[in-house]
Amino acid sequence: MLQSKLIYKTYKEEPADEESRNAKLLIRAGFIEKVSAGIYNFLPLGIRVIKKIENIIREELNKIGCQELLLTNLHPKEYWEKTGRWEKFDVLFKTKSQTGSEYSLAPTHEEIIFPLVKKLINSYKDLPIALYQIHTKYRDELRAKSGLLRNREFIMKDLYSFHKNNEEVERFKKIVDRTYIKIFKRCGLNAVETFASGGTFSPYSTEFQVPTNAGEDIIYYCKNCKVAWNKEIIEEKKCKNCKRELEELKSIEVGNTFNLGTRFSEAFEVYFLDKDNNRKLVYAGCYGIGVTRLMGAIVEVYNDEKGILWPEEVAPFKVHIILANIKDDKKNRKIVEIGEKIYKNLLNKNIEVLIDDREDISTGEKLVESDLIGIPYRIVIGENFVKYKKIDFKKRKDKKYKLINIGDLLKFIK
RNA sequence: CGGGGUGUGGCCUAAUGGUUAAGGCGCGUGGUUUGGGACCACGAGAUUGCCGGUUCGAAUCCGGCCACCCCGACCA
Repeated sequence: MLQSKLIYKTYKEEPADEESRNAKLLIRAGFIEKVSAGIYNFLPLGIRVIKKIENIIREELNKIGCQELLLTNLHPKEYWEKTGRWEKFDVLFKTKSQTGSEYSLAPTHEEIIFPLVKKLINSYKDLPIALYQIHTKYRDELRAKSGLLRNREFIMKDLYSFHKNNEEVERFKKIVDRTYIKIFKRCGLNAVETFASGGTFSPYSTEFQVPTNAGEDIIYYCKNCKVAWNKEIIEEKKCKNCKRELEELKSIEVGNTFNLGTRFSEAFEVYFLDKDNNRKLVYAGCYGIGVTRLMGAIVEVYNDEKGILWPEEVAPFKVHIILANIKDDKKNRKIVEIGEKIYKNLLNKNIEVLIDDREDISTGEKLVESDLIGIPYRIVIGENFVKYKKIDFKKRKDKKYKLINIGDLLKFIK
């Protein structure tokens, strides 16, 4: 991508109406724009990160046999009345059609997927199945806050699995738990598997918590066992496995996994026939990852005074090439030439690269903006190329650049 | 929903109740620049959140509403 063509805008000043680090940086760097409290637009840079996260999730879920679909976000009232949640679900956005039909904007999709799965399942031979989507969710939060961490509209991956019995749900849930750890790892985060309450619809759940001071949850973490307990269920501050003292940490919940049992199958009468021709209720689990929240959490963990430091797999681009603008026209042409050569070379190797080809911008401004945007690898082509035929290579997290030969570049970004 | 705070060009800010609301960033034009958000000149851009009140006169005082931020409550 040529930076001269990229549609974005960065800001020197922090927005006055944002306190959280993730919101300040994502707005300043041109990834998102605020529309209202808890409601954001995602700009070209921002959607690239979202897509990266989504595709990591897709890859890992597909590996364990999950299949993607897309469910409606307009939920007729009757579906939610069947589970009693039309009244009970306190953050439900409700809306009316011109003819008076009532709907909710989807805050979660059990009410839609259980009736769907009912049509797909007849026999034990049809089980188990696991379906997921990556879609927008709406929750009428009384207090949206902290940039992307608690929104009224957000993107979520929600996975639902359907099984013959409870043991099968538990077994699958463990597989999802392991997969979640992998997904978060690929996003650069060490999420902690955390035991938590299941809310209204499950006796317990597993949360995936990212320790950071920006978090609104409090967990008690065992360094030895690498697991934690949510504050809401903790009894004594000792690890249940190894009895060691637990560490209190603030954290962000980026995912959760629930065993739903038969609760929704009962509400929507989702049955299957077993080998002995007995009609039985389907057992189910549900598993969520807050995609946009995850993006916010990544920024909370990876930033410095200059800007964002995107982990490699979720960065909007992998390499940022900066063409230094120098006085001499002849030298400048050389720089542009070699820059374009490297650019095309990297593209041919399927490496995503942003090249700052703007001619009317000072090198200083390019560098500052580059740090703010936070692409993991940066190459500057300037005086050092003219003098020594070398390019400057620097990781975003490094303090100093090193001079390298152009031919060696690929060794450094692998 | 309770408490606290804040609303001024796109962004960040300034302005004892007193001319035509000031500056910086950004933007446009021209020029000088170009290794860490450079400089000069000219220019475009505002019903000071909304409604009402007090006053000769309101960005400024008063009332109501709205929005945003923070703390709390809530959070499948």
